[in-house]
Amino acid sequence: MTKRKLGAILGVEAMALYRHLPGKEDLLDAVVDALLSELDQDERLLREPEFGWQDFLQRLAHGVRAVALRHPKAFPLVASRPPEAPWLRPPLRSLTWVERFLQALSEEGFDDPAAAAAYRAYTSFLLGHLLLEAAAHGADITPLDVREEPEESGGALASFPAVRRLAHHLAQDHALAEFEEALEDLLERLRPLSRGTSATGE
Amino acid sequence: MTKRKLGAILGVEAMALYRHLPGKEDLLDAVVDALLSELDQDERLLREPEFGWQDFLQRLAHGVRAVALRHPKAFPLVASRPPEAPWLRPPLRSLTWVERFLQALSEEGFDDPAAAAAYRAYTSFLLGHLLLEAAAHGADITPLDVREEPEESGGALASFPAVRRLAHHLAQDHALAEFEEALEDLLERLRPLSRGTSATGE
DNA sequence: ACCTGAACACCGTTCAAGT
DNA sequence: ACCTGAACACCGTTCAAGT
Repeated sequence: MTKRKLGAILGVEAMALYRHLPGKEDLLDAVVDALLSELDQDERLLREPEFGWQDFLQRLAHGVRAVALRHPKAFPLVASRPPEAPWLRPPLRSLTWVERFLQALSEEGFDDPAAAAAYRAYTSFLLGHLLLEAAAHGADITPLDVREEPEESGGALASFPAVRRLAHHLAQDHALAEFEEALEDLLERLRPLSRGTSATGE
Repeated sequence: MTKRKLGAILGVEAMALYRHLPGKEDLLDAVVDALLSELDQDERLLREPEFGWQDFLQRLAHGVRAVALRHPKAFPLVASRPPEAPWLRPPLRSLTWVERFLQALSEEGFDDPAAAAAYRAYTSFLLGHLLLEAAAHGADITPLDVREEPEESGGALASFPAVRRLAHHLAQDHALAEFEEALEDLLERLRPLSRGTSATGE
């Protein structure tokens, strides 16, 4: 559902879009760029000076999370669109932000291999958490609902007693607290890298 | 590129596929099921008895990673296909494996909220790491190559000095070591949950 | 400079017809 | 039971033509 429908939404006859964008791929890439650009207007990342790399990574993480939650349907594009280079990792896949990330860490004691390793660990963390949180918010469907068959014996979950018993807990949303705990833990894991002792053997 | 092309590959005239599968969505779901089913034949997960929940989670993680690396092009489907229930999280999205996961943890001291929290943390970890590692292996394109313009002054990376300086390190592959380190760290983070002291306030 | 309308190639799907 | 071929609805894209 695109191009012709999008044209209809814009009140234009759809093929007029080719005057502005070369094709559909470019349109999707433009959406990704637009999402990442929202970071530039995030108050968290502009307002005050930064207090060390941990403060920077924390604010950046919450900024990216805010983008993902504002656009849960579009956010998967950030992960699925082929990046400009193989070493640009979603969701931090714009050269602008990778530059800021690496420079911030370099200025604070990370040597080159350590800064690169931190980038990889940080992107892995963000992608896993935000993709799943966005999916939870953007889901249109809710089959296999827990509230079915409350005390029946035969059902879809009949042969999965643990799942059935924990279904209520599994459906619960502690996304923010868990995001912050995992982030805290990641920062702690990166701490040794901030004093030039690169863990890699190169 | 599907249905008609797939038919051609199978030597059949393509519309014959409707005798076997209701539609394209079901075909993609079947691919996802096939990938997850490979876990059932993983030696790591069958051979010997398990030594505690950490051993189990470690072997399961490496099993899922092996699937992702065997099928880097197909693995993103595991993340993008809508799951059967909103609380089933990629990549551990089959009821069978969620059941095994929850039962293994429940048997070893995790109370119900703790087991559910561990499932969420574990899936976030796996998804982030494996999606990015699979993307690195399945990439068909490699534009913006680093080896271009080795000492030119104007170029795509001219305004990104840190990226340019670290490009070599960013392109380097320490996937296995970083996967194991992050996994080790996650297990350490889950350890307090294994003694019934649920961290959530419910 | 910007939009329209018809046309083309391609896809997923349906269905009457074959064997 | 399984496959084929034509057909339909829909999509991305192109292009000659409008204003």
